[in-house]
Amino acid sequence: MKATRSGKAKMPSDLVLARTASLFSAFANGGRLKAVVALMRHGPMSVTGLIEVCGLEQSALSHQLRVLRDGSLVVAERRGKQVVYALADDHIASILEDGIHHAREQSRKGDAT
Amino acid sequence: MKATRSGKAKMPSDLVLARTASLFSAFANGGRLKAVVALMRHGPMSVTGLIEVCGLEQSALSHQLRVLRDGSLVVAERRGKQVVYALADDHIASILEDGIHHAREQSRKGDAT
DNA sequence: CCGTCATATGACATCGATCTCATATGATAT
DNA sequence: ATATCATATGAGATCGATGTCATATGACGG
Repeated sequence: MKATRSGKAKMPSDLVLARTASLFSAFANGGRLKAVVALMRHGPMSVTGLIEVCGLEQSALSHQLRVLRDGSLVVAERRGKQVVYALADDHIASILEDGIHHAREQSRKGDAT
Repeated sequence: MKATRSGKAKMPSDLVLARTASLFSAFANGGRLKAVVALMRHGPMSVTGLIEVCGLEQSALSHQLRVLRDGSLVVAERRGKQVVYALADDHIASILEDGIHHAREQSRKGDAT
């Protein structure tokens, strides 16, 4: 993965651009990110599990999970009393990892905020 | 680039997670995305050029460019009266293209919103 | 049926993002 | 020095995002 010369890329339609923006919006929050990363690490998890990992309140997390569902980043499945969440697809994980990687590089480059 | 098994990934620190969230935040807007895509297509451009391409008002675009600069997504260089913007690095373009690609796939899968 | 666990939802407050308008700054030419 | 072009900035309005509290729903055990 290196084919990233800046000079060339096809101009996406406004619709695609809007969808892209909302995809990234879904990633634009620490709590949501933490949840998605948790799903990447542990695989499918119940809400209760996510609450512990993310350190968010039940209601807050539930709202965030809704955002993730609406953005099709995750899928939910009932398992008795619980609801188990999982990543919607691997591309999601790929994009997030790429973002995390970039953030790490920035840190190493001394981009101290 | 395919190594996207969901099961394994290292848990990033909260700092990295926060940085990642703010990276994605910078991408979480149609106007900003349009500007970045323009820079990918045409290479470095002046603000005036970006105004035309993005269809934003001067002031609004300037504010957005500030967000992009603050997030280190783009860099600015004075060129006489003008200021020329360019992508900060190729990784930025890579991440964005990946996001656009995902958005396109979603559309094809009939994820009509 | 009732109580309880697990999760979702709605209303509301608050905080942040984005836009607009007016104005400031910086560079160049006259 | 002044005018003008190109861009940035600040203040304020408005809209959306996030969190909290209270309550609803859904599943299961007794």
